[in-house]
Amino acid sequence: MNTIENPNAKRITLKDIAKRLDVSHATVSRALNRVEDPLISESTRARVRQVAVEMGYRPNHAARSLATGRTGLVALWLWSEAVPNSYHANVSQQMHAAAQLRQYQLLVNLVSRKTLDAPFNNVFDAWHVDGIIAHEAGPAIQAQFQGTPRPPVPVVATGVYHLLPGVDRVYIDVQAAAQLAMKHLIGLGRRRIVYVTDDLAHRHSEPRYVAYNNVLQDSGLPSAYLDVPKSRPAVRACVKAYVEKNGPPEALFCHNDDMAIAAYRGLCDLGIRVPDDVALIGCDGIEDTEYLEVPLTTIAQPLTEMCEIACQFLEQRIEDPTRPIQEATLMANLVIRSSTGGRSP
Amino acid sequence: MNTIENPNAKRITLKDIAKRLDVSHATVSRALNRVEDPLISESTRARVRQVAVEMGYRPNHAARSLATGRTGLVALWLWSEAVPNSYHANVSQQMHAAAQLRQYQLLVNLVSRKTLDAPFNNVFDAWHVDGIIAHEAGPAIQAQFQGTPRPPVPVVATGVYHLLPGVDRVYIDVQAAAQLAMKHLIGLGRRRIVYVTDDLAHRHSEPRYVAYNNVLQDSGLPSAYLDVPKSRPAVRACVKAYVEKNGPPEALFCHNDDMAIAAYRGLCDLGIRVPDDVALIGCDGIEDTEYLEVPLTTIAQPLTEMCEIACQFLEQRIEDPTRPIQEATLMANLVIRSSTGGRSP
DNA sequence: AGCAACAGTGCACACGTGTACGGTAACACG
DNA sequence: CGTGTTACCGTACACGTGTGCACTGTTGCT
Repeated sequence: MNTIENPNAKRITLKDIAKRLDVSHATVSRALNRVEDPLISESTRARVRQVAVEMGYRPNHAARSLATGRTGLVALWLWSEAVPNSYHANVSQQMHAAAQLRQYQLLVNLVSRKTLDAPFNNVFDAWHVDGIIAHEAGPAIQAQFQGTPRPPVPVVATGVYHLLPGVDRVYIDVQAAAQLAMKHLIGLGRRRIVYVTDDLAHRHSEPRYVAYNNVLQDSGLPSAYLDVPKSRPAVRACVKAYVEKNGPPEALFCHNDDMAIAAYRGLCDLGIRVPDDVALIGCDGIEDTEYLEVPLTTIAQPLTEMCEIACQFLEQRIEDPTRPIQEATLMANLVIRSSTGGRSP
Repeated sequence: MNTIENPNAKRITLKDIAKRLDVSHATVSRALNRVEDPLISESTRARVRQVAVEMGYRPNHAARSLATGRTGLVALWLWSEAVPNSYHANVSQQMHAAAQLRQYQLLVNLVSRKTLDAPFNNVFDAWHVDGIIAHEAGPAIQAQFQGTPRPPVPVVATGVYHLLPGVDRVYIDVQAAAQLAMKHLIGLGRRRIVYVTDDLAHRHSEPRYVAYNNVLQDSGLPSAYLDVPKSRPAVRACVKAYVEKNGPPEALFCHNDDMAIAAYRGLCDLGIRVPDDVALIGCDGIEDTEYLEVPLTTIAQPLTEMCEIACQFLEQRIEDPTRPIQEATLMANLVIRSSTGGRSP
């Protein structure tokens, strides 16, 4: 069990170790950091190491940053509007773990759609992060480094959006799974399928949306959209209003699980049964979907791998900013559960 | 719209501004930082400010930390086991916001129950945080600074546990609300009420647990406990097993909402109706409870206030480490919903 | 013995910022 | 004109670490 050190007892520095061993602080620094370089004899290296442990030496990150020009900090860009969604809590947690493995400390940087610039000042500039992982940032982050051909600080884009040139990206291919999902619905005899999303105007090139449209078009079926606000109560209300006005569709294809859960409530409020009357499908693969009254069919995303690879890409680019751009594609999985079960007669 | 600065174009420092204005960097530093001190004439202060903006100056945190001895970093202690629970995602988000308001950057430090020391090394020591906010840490964090009368680095304890001497704390009083909840259940005619929790052995002094016991004892009713693992599937299975063995109780009092949701599924699996057969109550007040098929009665915690006050306490202690210990108590609210509705005949 | 080669180490500076202290004008007053 | 006062500002050092270069001592070779 280690204890928090007492700051009244002045923190141990390289100099303290040096004085104790009657060597220079340079020697101590080399002994501790340059693990492989044969600049230091093995015997003194061992002595330094031992004393460092004895005295409880902890390197001072601020000083090290100043000397090396690296902070060891990585910022995670997230839309603050998306935080209540537990999908993003997962991303944050997994990313923390992956970063920690590589000795990076993650700074979560919540970006509001309304005040795009303020948080940017706070974290990216003020803390001089070594790199940025931008999750689902879309074109918004690109606008931040307009003018320069490449982003000045290493950026890795993650998630479904990947329209960013000049940036490493870890892409989750939802389109294939979404296509399967649509065929699955149609195979069950559903024809009036409504696409439910917020931000409808910005979805044109979004893979889920594209898959939805393509499959319907190929099958000669009509498309219909329901644009909803971000909060669950609002989604619930919107779905109710829609159904009351237009009658129940045969299926709802929801942009994410959070919406699907809210939509489910809206349907229940009207006494509509899932999947008997309306089939329901979400996207993300959050845990709650499994614990819904009617377990939810969803498109599960491989978040752990995404975070792992994103950190790897970032580390490599920090090491060598001139290396060629990398892109990884991870496939999402269609998970079929009861919410798209067969229709009862 | 501000852009990420280009690091190839060397970052602007105080010296650059000084050279441009033909003054010393000390003057620039004073002009920018000491807002009130009359050491600098208003005219030069204005000139410095303007040029700083023009050149896009951003202070270097590493250098500042080195000079001032403060990092501006605050660590948030969280049990990593608790992260999947969306209650903790809320805590994390709210705390971020509250910290940002006070110019602190939050480092989330996930502590595993199994490897208590490893993360401690990583964040608290390595990053020289100015303070720590320990949420639901319990005695675990106390063990970290054993020997010293006070923790060497400012610590604020938050949440329900508050048995930490020598530490500022923001206490959420769940006991009163839990007592109300129990009386509510008994008032509805429920007698066999089972307490569901993980970590049963460690709950003796826990307010929810105490309230449960006290009220039952006062009413001359029997108590019964169900000790469950942490994951939702496990809770679901445990509840099923319990009911199959002992028959359904009249109510389940769950240690948190996450368990309540899982317990609800377990009951459904057996065809048991809530609230008709079994009443169900949780604790935390997470959003999902409202969106359960049967909206869940719960004990809602005032998280936003808690985070706000915690950051305030921390800031004050950082300013003056010798000030007297502060404690704030926030009341939790019993939110009655359908899951404890009346019993149908 | 003389010299080269080399391993191991210390010296000195740099990173960017904050601040105690000393210095320099300008100005007022005797 | 000399002295004291005030208002500003610059000089110099400190924070803790990393690293190029110079330096020392030892070894090996002729």
